[in-house]
Amino acid sequence: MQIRTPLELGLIIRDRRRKLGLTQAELARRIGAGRQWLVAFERGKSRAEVGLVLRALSALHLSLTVRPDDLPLEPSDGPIPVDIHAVVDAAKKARE
Amino acid sequence: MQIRTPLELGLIIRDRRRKLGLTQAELARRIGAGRQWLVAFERGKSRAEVGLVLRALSALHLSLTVRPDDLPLEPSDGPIPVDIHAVVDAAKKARE
DNA sequence: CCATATTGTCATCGAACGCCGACATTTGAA
DNA sequence: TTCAAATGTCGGCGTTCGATGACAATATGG
Repeated sequence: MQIRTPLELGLIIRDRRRKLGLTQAELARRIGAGRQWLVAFERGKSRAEVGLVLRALSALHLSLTVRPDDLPLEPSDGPIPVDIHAVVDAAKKARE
Repeated sequence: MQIRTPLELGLIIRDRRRKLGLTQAELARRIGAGRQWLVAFERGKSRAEVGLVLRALSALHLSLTVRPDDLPLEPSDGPIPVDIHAVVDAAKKARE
């Protein structure tokens, strides 16, 4: 599942928690958070601290993966061509 | 890349930012955060707010994926067998 | 239906956030 | 080496966090 917003993260955790038959109170206890934190987080709290979020994912046996969304994922029969000068120029322009 | 801790997340973002030729100041500006926030986050700040983290990933064209770490990922030739009673009992026991 | 578990909301409070400006240190290119 | 850019650090400030306890509102199942 692709994650783009805190709400998506909260909903996924909620679903998983239920599938595992855990209550908010029980999951919160396991990750060392208050129950109200879970309530707010499952509802999309954007300012929740990332450390607790990772603990929640771990407690639910959910793994988190990060990868460049450019690259196709599997093929990669060799190095990906990158125009380094273009990148550098863009960076210089960006900083005005 | 598998993410388990806030530090791993910070290091990945740092690497990606550099590969794209962006400075901390420039990336921070793009995601609407202070430069000091990025400094702390790239160094593993566990209490960084998840909303800013997601914005950073997005700005760097990094996609985030969540999936159960049980399931092998590809095979799944049919439903995964789950002992529902065991799960329920575990939940009841857990709450003492 | 009724009783209970679960979830959602409110107020309080100390701690930490993230922002900013300024300065120190490190890095990188000429 | 020299010098400017990038990165790291500090203090102060207003805001918000997350924990807690208490209570209301929903599920859930007997």
